[in-house]
Amino acid sequence: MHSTIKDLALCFKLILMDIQNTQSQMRKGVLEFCILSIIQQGEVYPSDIVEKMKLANLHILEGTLYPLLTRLKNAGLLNYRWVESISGPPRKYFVMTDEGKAAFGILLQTWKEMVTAVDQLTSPTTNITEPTTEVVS
Amino acid sequence: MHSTIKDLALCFKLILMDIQNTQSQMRKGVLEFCILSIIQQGEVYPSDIVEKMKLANLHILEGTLYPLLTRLKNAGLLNYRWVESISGPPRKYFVMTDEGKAAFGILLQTWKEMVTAVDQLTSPTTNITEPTTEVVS
DNA sequence: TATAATATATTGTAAATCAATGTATTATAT
DNA sequence: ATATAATACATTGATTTACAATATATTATA
Repeated sequence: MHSTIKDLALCFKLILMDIQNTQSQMRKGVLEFCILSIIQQGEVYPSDIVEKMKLANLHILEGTLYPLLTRLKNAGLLNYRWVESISGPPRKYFVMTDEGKAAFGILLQTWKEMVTAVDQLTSPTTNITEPTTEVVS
Repeated sequence: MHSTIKDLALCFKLILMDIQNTQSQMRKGVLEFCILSIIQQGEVYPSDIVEKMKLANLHILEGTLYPLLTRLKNAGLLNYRWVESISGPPRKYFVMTDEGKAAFGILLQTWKEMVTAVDQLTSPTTNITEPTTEVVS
């Protein structure tokens, strides 16, 4: 039970790592939902999505985005069309299908319900039920 | 371009699978945050956590929970103590460390910021910026 | 004594993100 | 005319993680 500076530094590092990990998990969880949300609001190509996500502090890399868009396209939620660019190679502009819009509606409801659930879990005032054995330290 | 009943059924199935997958991702993203939130509100043992999560419609399995608790304990956010039970084997009651409480405070802020960001992404009314090339079909 | 219920814990599999890299096209500088 | 830079789509390998199934141990009950 002798804490050296090294012990404290290690402890701090581990906690910081876990915080960053948990933050990362949170953001990952809503990636697909956010991307559908962005596309639902208008035709965009991948770099648009990366930029909009970055503005929302929800960074996504191309290695994540391209397979995801392909998956959503194969699932029937998205479609794309090629558009020539004046400053580089042609772009793949993505739009939502009718099925995609329907799916997004469901996911929007899921998101709202989850936020409500998490907020209730998080706020101690609503903790009416008392199933735990309260033991004072 | 001839849609049979089979085609439609496959299409529906794929969309349903993606919806469920996205819902699952959302829930996964907040698992660790919710578990910290539950423990922060009082001493609990794993089955308590499973039950509280189930009530919030955020199901978690034991195979997920035990490694997660071990990770949080090793990171210094949690501690536990054994408590004898009158109806089975002894239970591991988990409590938060001071470091854990500090970490939770940061994560709570992250959660709130993320909800704000996602809600803004989701609401089309705030879509003031117009970087996309609007092309009518 | 055997079975059921409770509780902690591990293992193997599948899915997803990330970092790094690859390929191709267009504009710009030399 | 050629080389470089910028833009854009795309893939690969490694790591992480949640899940399903299963294992181990303890207590109560039939």
